[in-house]
Amino acid sequence: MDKRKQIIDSATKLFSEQGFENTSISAICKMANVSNGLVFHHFKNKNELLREIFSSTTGIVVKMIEEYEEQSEGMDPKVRLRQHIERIFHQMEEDKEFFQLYLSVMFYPTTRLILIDLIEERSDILLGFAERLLKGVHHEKSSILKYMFTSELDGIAINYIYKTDEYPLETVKEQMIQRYTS
Amino acid sequence: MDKRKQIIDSATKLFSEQGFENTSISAICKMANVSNGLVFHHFKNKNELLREIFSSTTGIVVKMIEEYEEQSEGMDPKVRLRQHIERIFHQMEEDKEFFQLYLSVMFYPTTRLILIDLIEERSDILLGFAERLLKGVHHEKSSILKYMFTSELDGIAINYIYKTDEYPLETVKEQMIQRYTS
Amino acid sequence: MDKRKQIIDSATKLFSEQGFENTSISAICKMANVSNGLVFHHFKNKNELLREIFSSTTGIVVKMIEEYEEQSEGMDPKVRLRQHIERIFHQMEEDKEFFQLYLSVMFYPTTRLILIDLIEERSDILLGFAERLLKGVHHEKSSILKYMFTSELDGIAINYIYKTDEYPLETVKEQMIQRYTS
Amino acid sequence: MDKRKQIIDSATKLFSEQGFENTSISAICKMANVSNGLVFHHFKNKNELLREIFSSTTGIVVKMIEEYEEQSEGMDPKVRLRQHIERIFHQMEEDKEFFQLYLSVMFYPTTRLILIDLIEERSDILLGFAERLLKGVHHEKSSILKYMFTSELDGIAINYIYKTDEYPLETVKEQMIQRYTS
DNA sequence: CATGAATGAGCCTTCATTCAT
DNA sequence: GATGAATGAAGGCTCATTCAT
Repeated sequence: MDKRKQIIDSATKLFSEQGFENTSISAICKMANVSNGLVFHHFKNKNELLREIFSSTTGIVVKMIEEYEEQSEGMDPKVRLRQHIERIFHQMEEDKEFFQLYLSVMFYPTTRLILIDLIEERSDILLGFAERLLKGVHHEKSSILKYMFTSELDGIAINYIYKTDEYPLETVKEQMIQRYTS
Repeated sequence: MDKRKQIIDSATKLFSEQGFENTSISAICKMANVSNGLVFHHFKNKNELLREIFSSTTGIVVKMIEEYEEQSEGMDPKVRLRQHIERIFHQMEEDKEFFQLYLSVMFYPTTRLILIDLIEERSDILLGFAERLLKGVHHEKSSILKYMFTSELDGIAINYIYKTDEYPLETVKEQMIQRYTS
Repeated sequence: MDKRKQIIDSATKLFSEQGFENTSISAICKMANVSNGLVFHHFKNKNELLREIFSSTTGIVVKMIEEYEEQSEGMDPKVRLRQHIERIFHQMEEDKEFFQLYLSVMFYPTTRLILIDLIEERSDILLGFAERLLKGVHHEKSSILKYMFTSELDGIAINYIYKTDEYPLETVKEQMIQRYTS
Repeated sequence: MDKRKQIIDSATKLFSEQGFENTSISAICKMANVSNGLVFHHFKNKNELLREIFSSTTGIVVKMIEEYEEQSEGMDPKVRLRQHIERIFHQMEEDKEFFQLYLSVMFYPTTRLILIDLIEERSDILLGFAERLLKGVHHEKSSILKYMFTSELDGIAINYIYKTDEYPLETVKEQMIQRYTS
């Protein structure tokens, strides 16, 4: 019924599967059962559609972080860190589509340019969150470790998302937990 | 004078700067001072041009690895590992263009598909090399650590390439060395 | 408050500034602070909107002529002619928007076609008026002079409208008065 | 054979008949028996195609003027002026298409903008020529009369081009000759 | 009267690719 | 080897118009 949402859903799916540049407006509309013109009624242009999608996922991420930080207040820092890592890995498996979009769009020159402000905003949020998490366990070192931590997660996500299937996600997760909580 | 090489050079530069999908044959030819038709005289099509570029860089990587393994034979494993890490980080700074192409092409759905066999080939080579390097220090654990090691490098490269300014590459390098050699 | 009038005013302004073909219904509605659909509630289509605008300005012109002829009855023919020329030149300066619309719409193939009956109607009226004015001074010659007189005014208007800065409107006016009243 | 020329010819015809804005690239190509893409191989874009057409007609005009001035050197100024007027009126009848394009494009807001520099260039040339012609007969007054003279011609052309057919071109011509040569 | 979601045709332009020279 | 004219499909986007509310 809500055609705007249908457009967003189809676009999200196709962008993540085929990449932004390789997804035509027509393809999105065909999948969403919607006329071509409607996209431009709801979104200024294709770039803006991408930005809206990206930005709304940032919203979700932020909300998740806030909820988690509230609910885990006062918890043992190590346990918190472990829990967080486990959540992320869990999400990688659940929301593959989301991660795929995120990665393909972040590391492709033109889409990165389109989203640059949103990407930086999100990066800052994630780095900040990582630092707060790590501070409880690693104290001053957290200001440098946050970079390693997030880079590592990006690297793992990318390799996992695209790896045919032999990628040992579970074992890698254990290693990461051990590495950061001991 | 070698027009074939000029085409490859221009294509490499443009692919890495703007991405494969956003680089037209015309743009490449203009930069290479070459007629449009010539590209199709030397390469079957645009995809094949990309494959050739990607595969030739793999050749370079393989050669580097072979030379290094030969020359570092009998060396203390920890020193070797440290040296290797340092070389990679050094390269990240030197050959940004190369890394950028590599990343944008690896993690974008359509280009990944075009290159899938070459990507897997190269991944295997790099994983194998990482395993050999790590084995001297971490023994049996190397078969799992190789995944973390390469993922980590991917993640760091990606974050460094796209965030030059603030990314603390030097400190991250030290952390990595410490992490894997102690 | 009268949205119909707002539409007409915005359309008039935009048509004259950017031309009919380059003015979208949306642009008109945005300027008029009115929804897109409303235009089609008040006017059958875009063409009809143009026709209504054009034809209403003809109405104004006719009324002006009638008033003028009534009020100047019995006046010295030469004085009348001079007065009339002065009025037209005055209007050119005052109602630039009106003239611009009139010219751009008259002499552009498609819009001319849309308005052809209205244009001919107005032309006849203006030619008739010119003839009556000229008859008092030039007698039989007026039936040919009316063509020159109106063509001349069109030519001057066109050159003045589009070249404001340097066009010596005042001097040209004097020349015209002299030419036709002596 | 020469497809570039075919494009120009078709475009000229269609632009003048239907107006620039109402002529699609496809229509031009269909008439020229040429693929759509070819237009953009030869011209940067639709605007540039128009500019090229307009500018080449200016070239023709300039050449005609130069030839005429050379060949009529030393001639009696009045005869020269008469001859010139006759030539212009002759052309109006011969090259209706050319005049129609010229007028529709000059006095339509957007096309005028596209061509503004070329239009001004041509205007200056024509004004200059008119002044030189008039100087022989009207001396100092020529600097103001040139404006009237060109405006008048514009006005006549416009009315003649679009007039259903009852426009008394021949008589108007005689009037003009008389007006400026006596 | 008034809104704005929705349509679908059409437009300008880009681009990989082919081919005669 | 090398050129560049030529093709035709496809893409993003605009826009007049309709219609349910």
